[in-house]
Amino acid sequence: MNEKTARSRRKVGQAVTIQAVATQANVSAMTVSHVLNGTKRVRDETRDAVLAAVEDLGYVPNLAARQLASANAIRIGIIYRGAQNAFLSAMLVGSLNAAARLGVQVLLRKCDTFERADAIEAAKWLIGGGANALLLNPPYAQELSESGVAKEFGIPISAIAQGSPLPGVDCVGIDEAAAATEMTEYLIGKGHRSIGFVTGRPDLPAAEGRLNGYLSACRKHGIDVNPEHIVTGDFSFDSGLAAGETLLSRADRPSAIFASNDDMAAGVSLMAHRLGLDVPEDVAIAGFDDGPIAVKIWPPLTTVRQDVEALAGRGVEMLVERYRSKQGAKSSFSEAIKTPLSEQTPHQLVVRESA
Amino acid sequence: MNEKTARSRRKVGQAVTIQAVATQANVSAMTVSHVLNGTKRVRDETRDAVLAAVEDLGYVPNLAARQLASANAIRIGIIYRGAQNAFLSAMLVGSLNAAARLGVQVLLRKCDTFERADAIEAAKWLIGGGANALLLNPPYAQELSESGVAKEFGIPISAIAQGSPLPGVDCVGIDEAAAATEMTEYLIGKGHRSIGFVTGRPDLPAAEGRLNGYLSACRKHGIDVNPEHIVTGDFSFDSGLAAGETLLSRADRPSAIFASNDDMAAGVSLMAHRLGLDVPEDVAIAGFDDGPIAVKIWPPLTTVRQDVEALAGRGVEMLVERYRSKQGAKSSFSEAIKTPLSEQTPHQLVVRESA
DNA sequence: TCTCATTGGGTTAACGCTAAACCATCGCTA
DNA sequence: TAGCGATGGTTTAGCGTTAACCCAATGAGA
Repeated sequence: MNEKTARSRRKVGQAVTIQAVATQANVSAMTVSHVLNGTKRVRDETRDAVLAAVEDLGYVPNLAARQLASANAIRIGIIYRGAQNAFLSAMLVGSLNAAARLGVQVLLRKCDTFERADAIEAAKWLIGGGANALLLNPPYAQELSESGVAKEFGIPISAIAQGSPLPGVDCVGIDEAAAATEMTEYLIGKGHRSIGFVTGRPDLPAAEGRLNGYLSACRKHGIDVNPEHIVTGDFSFDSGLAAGETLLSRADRPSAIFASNDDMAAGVSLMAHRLGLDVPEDVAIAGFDDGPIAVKIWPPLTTVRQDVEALAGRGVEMLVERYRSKQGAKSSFSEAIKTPLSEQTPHQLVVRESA
Repeated sequence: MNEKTARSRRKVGQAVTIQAVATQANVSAMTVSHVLNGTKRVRDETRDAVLAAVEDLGYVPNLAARQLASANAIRIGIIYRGAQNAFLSAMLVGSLNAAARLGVQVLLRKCDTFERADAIEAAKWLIGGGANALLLNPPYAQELSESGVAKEFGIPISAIAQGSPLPGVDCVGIDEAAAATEMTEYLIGKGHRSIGFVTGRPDLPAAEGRLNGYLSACRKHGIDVNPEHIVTGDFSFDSGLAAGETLLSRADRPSAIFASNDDMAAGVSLMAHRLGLDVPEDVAIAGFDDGPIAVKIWPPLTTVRQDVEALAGRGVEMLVERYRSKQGAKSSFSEAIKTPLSEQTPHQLVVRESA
């Protein structure tokens, strides 16, 4: 009468097990395990069947069981700043999903500032708490790498949206320069010949990449860049406001302004309004990131979208790969990481009404 | 065949196991378990022997094993919408931290819309995937509760920032009405006697609470509310823009506008600029939520902050409490949840330049 | 033709713990 | 004296995964 009781005396866990996936995919549990962990070569056909079953059943590995069986659980530490932040939510969602799929744990640690010392402290706290891999976003990856402590830790580190390779750290991000070039060319295509640029924090490679992309696009199209049309910002709304004022109150006001992120673009846009200029009629504005603010100002921003969720997911995967590969090599991580990976994910131009 | 190889193919865990303790105390492993968990009466003599052995060997229970065996692994499902969202990041951070502390798992599931059917599907997917508790934010909690499926699931559900109790669901949130009253009184204190209000989605209790708070403050201070000064919004930036136009183009334009969230307040603020009005000189504006946008517009918004991170953490705790208390009661959850908890966390008035 | 290595799987036995059933023993009642 | 319910403990059977080994088919080389 009751299948469940007939099956065993123990309470039946509701969760989808690896066995269920195996049955559905018509393979053994071990094969599923191999597919999920990449621990062995599997025929593409079989792999697809397994992955389809995983997707279909919504399988999530049981962390406790995995930990118990494998004795070397991977715990990924993430340092985050502040709580209310769209980038962070995407990063968390992406890494959590990947972590669930790969059966690894995620530890979080808040860091209130961007200071190097605080970043180091946060990293140490995470490691002390059992983290044996780190997933970082700018500028933490850079701080840790430059200060040399990253090497000391001897654990794999992945950086997302970093913008440029970092010694001893695996990176995933978009091609910042290419994206910036694309946006600049879009503006040029719209007939703009005088394009102002607002940089990000100059010490961040991502900011540098965007600037370079802008410059190379101008060069390519034979546009002379007036150095005074390049204003230094720091990615904040306020710096965008200031940059907007600088650029828009000039006699030779540019007909378009490309800001290195959306927050600054929003600042420029607001300043344009204040100065009685119409966007995009009098001045076109472009941003970068496609954050939530892009559609919460008027006119909505033309910007570049990067898939942070995918980025974070890939970052987690890289960490896990790095970790598993160590087993065979038997060498310490610091050895392996001498040749860090650097991958790029696609970006997208999002055209809205501001340009 | 070969006993030795058969016996120890696996890596030998260094850790002290319950078995070692049992041997040393000359009892069975179960007895040790009983002593440690208080799951059964044990003679004092035996208990002392066990505890001595535990002490002696420095035994620490393996959490993974315990979780696996006790099958009461709590897996909390969270339904989220979109990826780039500040509320979400705070919710994730809060719940993840609590989950790590309490040793429970978290599962995520994306839901692209706010439709009831999609919410139900997402919930079912989570439960199918092993979730045995749900942490929800508006409007999902409401959709699930009203559609009656929440009861069907028979698992504990917590709602955060819901704004009002929901049958069969535990709630944590701020006192929406009190917060709105406070903000309204702040505006009244600033000398405003004609205060416009932009509501949120009327079907959400949180929106209702905020409206009620506004109304009661006006009543309390003997201010006649012109019904036409209350405009219905839906929490979106666009609806704020529209509401702003409606209110600000009136002959008897209010001297202050209180919008039910920051996005709408941003819309009102922008419309004020467009109509050539100065904020806060010509019209004061107040928002609600203290989201990132609050400081990414000019002037920055006076608003109400709720600690979403704490909210989510508390939500997870409630779930765990609910879960553990079931053990004793032996009753199903649907029984226990007939008297849902409803807690309130503090909020904060954040005064900036918009009012 | 017969090795022998490679590929793509499957089997089995843990990992450390506990739920549930089981089994003595010991009063105590009827 | 049989019966019976506590009391104090043990046995058994997993929980869901993976490590380590095994095996059948395939194909290349001798």
